[in-house]
Amino acid sequence: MSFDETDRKLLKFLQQDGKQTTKELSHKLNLSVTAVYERIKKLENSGVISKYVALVDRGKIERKFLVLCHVKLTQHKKEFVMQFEREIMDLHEVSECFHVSGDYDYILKICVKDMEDYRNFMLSKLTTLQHIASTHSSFTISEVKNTTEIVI
Amino acid sequence: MSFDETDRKLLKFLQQDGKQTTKELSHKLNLSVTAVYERIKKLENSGVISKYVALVDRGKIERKFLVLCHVKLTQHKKEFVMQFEREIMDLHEVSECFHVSGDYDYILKICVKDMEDYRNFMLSKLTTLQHIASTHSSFTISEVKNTTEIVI
DNA sequence: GGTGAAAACACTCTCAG
DNA sequence: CTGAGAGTGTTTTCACC
Repeated sequence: MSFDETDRKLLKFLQQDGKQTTKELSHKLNLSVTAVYERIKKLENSGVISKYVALVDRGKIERKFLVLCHVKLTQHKKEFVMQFEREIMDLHEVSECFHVSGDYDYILKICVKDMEDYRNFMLSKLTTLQHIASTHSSFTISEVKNTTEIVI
Repeated sequence: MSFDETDRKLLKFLQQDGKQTTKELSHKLNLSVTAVYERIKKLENSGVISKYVALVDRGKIERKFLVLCHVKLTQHKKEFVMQFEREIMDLHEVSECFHVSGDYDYILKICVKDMEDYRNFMLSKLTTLQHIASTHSSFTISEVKNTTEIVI
């Protein structure tokens, strides 16, 4: 799919506020409501806009502590890899998990309440998984930037 | 703020689909439209729901290549730290940047089109920043899990 | 806490041009 | 792409449990 300048602006606005009405957007884009409506539908139907979500402030729900954890597996047999990934899917503390190249096999983003909570998560969940050789945790001191928006 | 089971379910539903109508939600929660409406307003006004956004599929907009980059600074004087963080804010390829403890000072999530694009980003943007001692890039082979939802 | 109803308003979606 | 219309959902208030 290709985008013109209007599509790019539209995606920018919707990534910043997914609940704007087509009417509001039509003013910002100097277009008719119908034209905006059809552009949005095109972006939704083509899958460029995958979904609309509410974002929750982690600070207000006792989940302010963010940790990036690097994991190395003991072996890289398909069976082990598949099992590890299946188990990670079920850990709700893990919001992201990427299989990466380099010194570690996986990098996980984990959000919990505090250090004590993280200790419990490590001891009773993460390190009980099979085939983990080592982990290395990086504790977040501050969030310099944290956005879901992709500039097109 | 405290949540009961209904609030937790409501947050779960809205984190999965932020555009559901209060009517739909009232069915799922076995509540009246008014009751759901008031609970949502409470969550929005208290800041638990920080915003609603459209999520874009990176694969459909030529930004499929995801890199986690570890950065070490030469010095940790307040002035240097502040300048680095200010500069990172302006790099649109960087969607996340966390100041972390451990071997590195920062971990960045960078999304670009491909390896060539990443090379350009490194050479002409990231490594031109002041006070960077070293960088270490982890290329994403696969996204095992990548969600904005926080299980409450 | 919750319900149901009413009224005013705004938006979504389709269609003819 | 535009403008208009029908249908639907939102938002608020109200009396009430």
